[in-house]
Amino acid sequence: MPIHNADIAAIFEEIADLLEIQGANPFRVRAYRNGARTVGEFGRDLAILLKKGESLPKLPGIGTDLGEKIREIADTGNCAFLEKLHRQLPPAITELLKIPGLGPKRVKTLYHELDVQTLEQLYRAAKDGRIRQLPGFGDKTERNILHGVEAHVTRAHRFKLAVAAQYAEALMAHLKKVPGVKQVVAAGSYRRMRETVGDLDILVTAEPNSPVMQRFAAYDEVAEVVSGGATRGTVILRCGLQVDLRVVGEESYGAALVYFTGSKAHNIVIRRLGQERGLKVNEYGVFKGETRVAGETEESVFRAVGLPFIPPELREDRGEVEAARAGHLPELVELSDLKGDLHAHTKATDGRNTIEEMALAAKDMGLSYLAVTEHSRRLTVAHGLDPERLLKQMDEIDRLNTRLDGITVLKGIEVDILEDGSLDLPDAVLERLDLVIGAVHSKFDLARARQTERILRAMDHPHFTLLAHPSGRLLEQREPYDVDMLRIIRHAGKRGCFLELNAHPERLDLLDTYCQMAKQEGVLVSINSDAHSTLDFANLRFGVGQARRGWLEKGDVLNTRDLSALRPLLRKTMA
DNA sequence: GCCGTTTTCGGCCCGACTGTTTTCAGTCG
Repeated sequence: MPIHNADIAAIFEEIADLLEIQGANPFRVRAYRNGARTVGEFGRDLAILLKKGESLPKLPGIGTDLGEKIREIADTGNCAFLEKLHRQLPPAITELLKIPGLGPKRVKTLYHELDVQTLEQLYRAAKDGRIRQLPGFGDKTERNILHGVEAHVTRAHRFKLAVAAQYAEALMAHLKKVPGVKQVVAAGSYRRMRETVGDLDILVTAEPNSPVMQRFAAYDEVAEVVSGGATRGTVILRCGLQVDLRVVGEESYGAALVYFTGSKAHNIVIRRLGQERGLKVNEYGVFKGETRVAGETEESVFRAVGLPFIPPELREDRGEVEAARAGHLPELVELSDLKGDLHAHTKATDGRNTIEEMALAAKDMGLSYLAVTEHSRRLTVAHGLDPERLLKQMDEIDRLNTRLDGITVLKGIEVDILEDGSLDLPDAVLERLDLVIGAVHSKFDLARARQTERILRAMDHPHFTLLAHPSGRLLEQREPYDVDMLRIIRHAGKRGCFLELNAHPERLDLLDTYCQMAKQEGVLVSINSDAHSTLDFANLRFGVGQARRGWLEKGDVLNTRDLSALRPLLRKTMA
């Protein structure tokens, strides 16, 4: 069985959990967590790279010890140290840490005093009233545990960005109406535009006596108030989304926004930079002794620690601080840079609107070209086009273009890449199109080598221009198929092809780390809506967010070009 | 366990809220 970076990361996380329960040195625990994050985010599979005989790349936070463990896991699929820990503590015990309010200390107590090893045993112990008798535990803690276990079983874990956005925007509108409230902003992973968010962090600046906390708790979508202090409150909405609200004074707005935007790893780096300069950085400001030296704006906070403003999407501790220090921060692509959209469907297949309706909606978004790219015949569930229907649609587009003003419709197709890498429509038809998007819609479970070859072969086709949703993942639904993305990206470069960043909220595919890889390899990425209705063009902003997380600049994105500059790029020059 | 243009040893980010406590540990973000 192939070992992926996620598997290595999971082992490191589990080691960290178990060490923490054992009461190990907290910095040692952190070292494992940092290692898990670094490995999990690394763009190339370490196990494969090692198998090929390459040496382990120098990764931050991975020293000799963790490096050895990576080699061991890549080699054997196991980690002797983790197995040793499993002999000392029951394996399922780390599940208990997922219950809110239970941390390593309490889990350790529950295990030693009540022999609680599993969620079921925890639930039973709480039901039986045994937990409240333990020192440091009480009635309320026991009730919270009971509740926590029940909620853990039923609650959805993370929310797709676009879904969270709907709840966030409604809640923020509610908070803006509260007397005394000045600014309301969603921070956290939402502001960093992560593909999914675990909870919402809302930051508010308000006058001292503003009833914002009370009104927050009284919001009509609130199902449960978890906690509520003077400056910090937590609720769960009916949809299951947790929302944390923080209230600070205006003088602290920037510092609080930096702090609550995170990521945690980024914040740690910022604080350490502050420390080196004799400054204390917290959510209220940047302080030299008792004196506040910055904090009103984010710019002032970054400046105080010697950095230019770092866009939220980059704040992941993936080299952004080093780049900022060196003056090499990218100028990230913006929604307004997009000149067109190269992937959309209409009523002819599984879309809901006509070509003209789609074109006009795209024009309303400020775009000047739109490619209509229906599914091909193999995708019968979507009523995919055969050559005859496609030719008819091309005529229709020609006629429409003579009438349209300010927007040009391009003739395209989202053609299925068949199992052997051939395309689902004959060359004679494909060559008449402006662009050919290739997509994998079947046989997701091919072995890595075959799946990769399949896509490389498709790219060799003389008319293939753009690879749709390159990993094939559907958030919270379907894992990506197993491919060697670096080879695909390099092959795209050689063959004059491009990669799509599909902005559909369930896809957001190309992933951010692969965007960075494409940029490094000089392969352009096209941010496309994959719109199936006129409303879907709004999703482009999520695609742009993902692209920004992937460090892409305007020049790295194919469809920031005018149509005149785009057309020659679509005519691929074959080696 | 990692890391080092002051260091190979001695550091490693910081504050709010809860519950169980009479002054604070544990958890969380």
